[in-house]
Amino acid sequence: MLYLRYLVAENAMMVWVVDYKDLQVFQSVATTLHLGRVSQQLHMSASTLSRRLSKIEQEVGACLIDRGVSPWQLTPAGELFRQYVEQTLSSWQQLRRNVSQHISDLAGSLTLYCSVTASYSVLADVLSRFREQYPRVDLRVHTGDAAESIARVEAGDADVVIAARPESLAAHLTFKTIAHSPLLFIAPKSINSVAALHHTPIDWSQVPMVLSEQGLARTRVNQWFQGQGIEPHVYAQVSGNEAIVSMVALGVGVGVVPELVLRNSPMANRVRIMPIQPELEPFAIGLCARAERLSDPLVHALWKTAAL
Amino acid sequence: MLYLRYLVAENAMMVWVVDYKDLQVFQSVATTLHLGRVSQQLHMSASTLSRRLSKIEQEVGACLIDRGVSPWQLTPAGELFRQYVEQTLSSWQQLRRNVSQHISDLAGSLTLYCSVTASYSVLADVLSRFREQYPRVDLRVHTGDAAESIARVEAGDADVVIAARPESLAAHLTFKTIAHSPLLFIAPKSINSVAALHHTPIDWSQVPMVLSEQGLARTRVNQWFQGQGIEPHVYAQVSGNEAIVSMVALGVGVGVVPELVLRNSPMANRVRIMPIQPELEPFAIGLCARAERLSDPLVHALWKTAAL
DNA sequence: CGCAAATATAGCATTTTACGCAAAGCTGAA
DNA sequence: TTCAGCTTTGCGTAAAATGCTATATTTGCG
Repeated sequence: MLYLRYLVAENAMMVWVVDYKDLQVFQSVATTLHLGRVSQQLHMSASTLSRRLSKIEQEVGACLIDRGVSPWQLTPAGELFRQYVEQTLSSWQQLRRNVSQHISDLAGSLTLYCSVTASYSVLADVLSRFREQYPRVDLRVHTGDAAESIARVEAGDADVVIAARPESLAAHLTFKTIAHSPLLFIAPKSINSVAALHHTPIDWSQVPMVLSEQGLARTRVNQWFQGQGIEPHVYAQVSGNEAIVSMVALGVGVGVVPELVLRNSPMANRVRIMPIQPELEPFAIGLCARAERLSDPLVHALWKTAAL
Repeated sequence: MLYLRYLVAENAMMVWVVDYKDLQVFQSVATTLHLGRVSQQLHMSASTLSRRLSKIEQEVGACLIDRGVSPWQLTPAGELFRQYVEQTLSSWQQLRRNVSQHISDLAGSLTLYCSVTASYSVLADVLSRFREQYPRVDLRVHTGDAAESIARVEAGDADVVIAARPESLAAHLTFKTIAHSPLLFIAPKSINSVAALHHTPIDWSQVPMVLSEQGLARTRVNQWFQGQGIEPHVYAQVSGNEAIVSMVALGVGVGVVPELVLRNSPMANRVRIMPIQPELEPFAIGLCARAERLSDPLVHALWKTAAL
């Protein structure tokens, strides 16, 4: 006769990898008691389902389903687990309800100002996420010239603006970057329209440039030309990045615009991006507000939401 | 002014991938409120931990931790979630206790009979697993000749036997395969000791064979020789596979034994395995019991345990 | 104001895990 | 005993998680 002396640690194989999906799976199985049907119902192959059940049983530490009979039957442990799953899942949903309830308690109104440039790419993201979590906050969004944005926050016309980060930021303002957009040189699609581009290397003094009248983009371009030791031939100075794309498309000359402006421009397919080295320093797009406004729960909430 | 019309489905991004590990992680973080310390404590890199927290927040649908202060602080939603986690984890452990309680309630005694051959490989597996789940069951294991095993179940001397599956199984017996072991031809290490093996192809009529007196192994060997149209030269008939290995090791002739007997034989390094084609049909090792005994909860439990 | 420490994120290589398909194994019924 | 349907397993591939490193932020503290 053989005497046993196997000692098995209680939680030896526990890895705590059961997730809520597993619980849902088990719930379906416990209801349907038929692997094939459940696998169809849950759009997963029978093998996946089978393995998932095994994993669960291993984690729970007991055989949960008596597969020896048809239809399947829950073992006593399985029945216990079924009840547990029911309770746990409902408790999880309950939590989510509570949380979203809690969250959506925030109410009030928030005024945003957004440069047209910025509105193209970032606005939708920021707003949809915020809207999801705080449906009861009344959002008012104004769009306008980028140059105005900082003034708007300072004046208090807007709680938050979405704009490119200015070269220098006043001390009482806070900025949160949420995206970057490179500054691109663009030329007409038909290179013939700007004869000077035919030379290699390009003789920039002969290239008619279409640039922003002022603002960050212009600053960056000036810095770039200066760094190259070049005196550009500025053909036209425009207010508003959108117009630059149009003018370039018409063959007037070469322009510089943020990538996201170009991406959203109806003229985008009528210009081409020039591979320029070194690249211009990209724009940082983000949120800007007066520092003291961050204590406002709504502003704070928006700030956090955008962070994700 | 821009009016919003974003409709965000309530559970849009839910993928239900939060597992218990995540809950543990959050619990640690909620207690320690310090990423670095927790990452050490839990043996994971800071980046992993950070990502994991983000995932959790996304699943819960709210920002749970205010990272803007030091030390961190739970948001209201975070506090809610912390309580939830506490409750859920304890409930999970409770379930496991209940289940193992439930499981280990099974008590009584079970008598196993096990052929020496089978005991080498399978017994430990089967028993340790069973022992883990049903610690209160008193297991009595007898070992003995394989040929006797079927008789033992039929007589009721053993509730279950572990043995090779016989060629034909009486109707009132059930068998559950849990392992396979190939049947191997073995020859002495020094080939010189059996001169007939020097020819190619082997002239089997000249090779002295050491075979089981009877039993499954013998049947298989007979079938094999018959299939080859060969009349073997049976030099010795032995009872018990173990003895065959010894005799072959001594240079008496060529034998046939299950792989697992060979693996566990102290003589294993004094014989060599012959690459024989076609291979003999392997043994099926498993559990055997009288069909009606399966209704006994203990037997049933053993049956299920062995299945995993 | 800026510096130092802590935290977050991106990119990458590597390991782990999950999945589906096909093949093998098992169960129940003819 | 054999057959058909249901399950499980083997295996190659796809997806996800993780650690590391580098970099950008952010907080706390002079």
